Amino acid sequence: MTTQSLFDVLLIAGDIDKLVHEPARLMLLSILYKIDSADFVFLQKQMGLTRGNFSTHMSKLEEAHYIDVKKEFVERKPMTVLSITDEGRTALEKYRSQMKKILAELE
Amino acid sequence: MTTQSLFDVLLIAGDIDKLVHEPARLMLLSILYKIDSADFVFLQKQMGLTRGNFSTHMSKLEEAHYIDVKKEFVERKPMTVLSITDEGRTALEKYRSQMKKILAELE
DNA sequence: CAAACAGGTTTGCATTACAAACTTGTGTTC
DNA sequence: GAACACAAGTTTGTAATGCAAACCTGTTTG
Repeated sequence: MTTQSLFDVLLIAGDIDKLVHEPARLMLLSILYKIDSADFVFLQKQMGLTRGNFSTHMSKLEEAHYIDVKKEFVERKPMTVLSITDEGRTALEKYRSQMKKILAELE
Repeated sequence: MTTQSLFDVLLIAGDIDKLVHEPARLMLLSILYKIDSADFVFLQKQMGLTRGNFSTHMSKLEEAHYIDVKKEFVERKPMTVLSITDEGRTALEKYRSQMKKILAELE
């Protein structure tokens, strides 16, 4: 392997989607990738984030259309349900493929 | 695979070393991991960063002792040489192993 | 000697991640 | 039925970050 090809691969890093890259959002998006949808309180507690922090990450992913957010009432309590969109899936798959290339360079 | 083990793995994301995780620094550290050492101007140009930006990333890695920075004069010009430390290698290896686990969860 | 240049560093600014405080609606207690 | 606690989120305030423009220091060139 030449030094030049090393650079070529690592330059991918500059193209990384930072919305996906942030650890809390990567975690959230990955969970939804696997289980499709879940509610706010469940996710927030499992992930060990404060409600405020979780809420802002959720909003960012929603604005990017990576997830859908639906608010319902269940037993008269509000419940916010998050689910991943096709766009979200695509973004995560792209991210995964980019990161794999970068990490492979370190073998 | 259970939903619980999914969470167990993804909680790793909360433990990610953000000093390594930032794309520009991940790129820089990865390059040094492979080629051991190189100079400021060469790296900055290859990576396509401004000098200012490169300089601050370099300083952060230096403060963390992930790289060593040596300033010499070559042909009467200042030259700054960066090299990875053992601590830097270890941090990158740990990061790589953590990210691989997270990405593997998405298979 | 002035002006351009090379190699970095510092400063200023816009963005971000985070938690504390706030809001809104539901049950509970007296 | 008024006051109070509670659950589910959102908004706000703040400290930290990433970035490039401006700055500094020494060297070469006209």
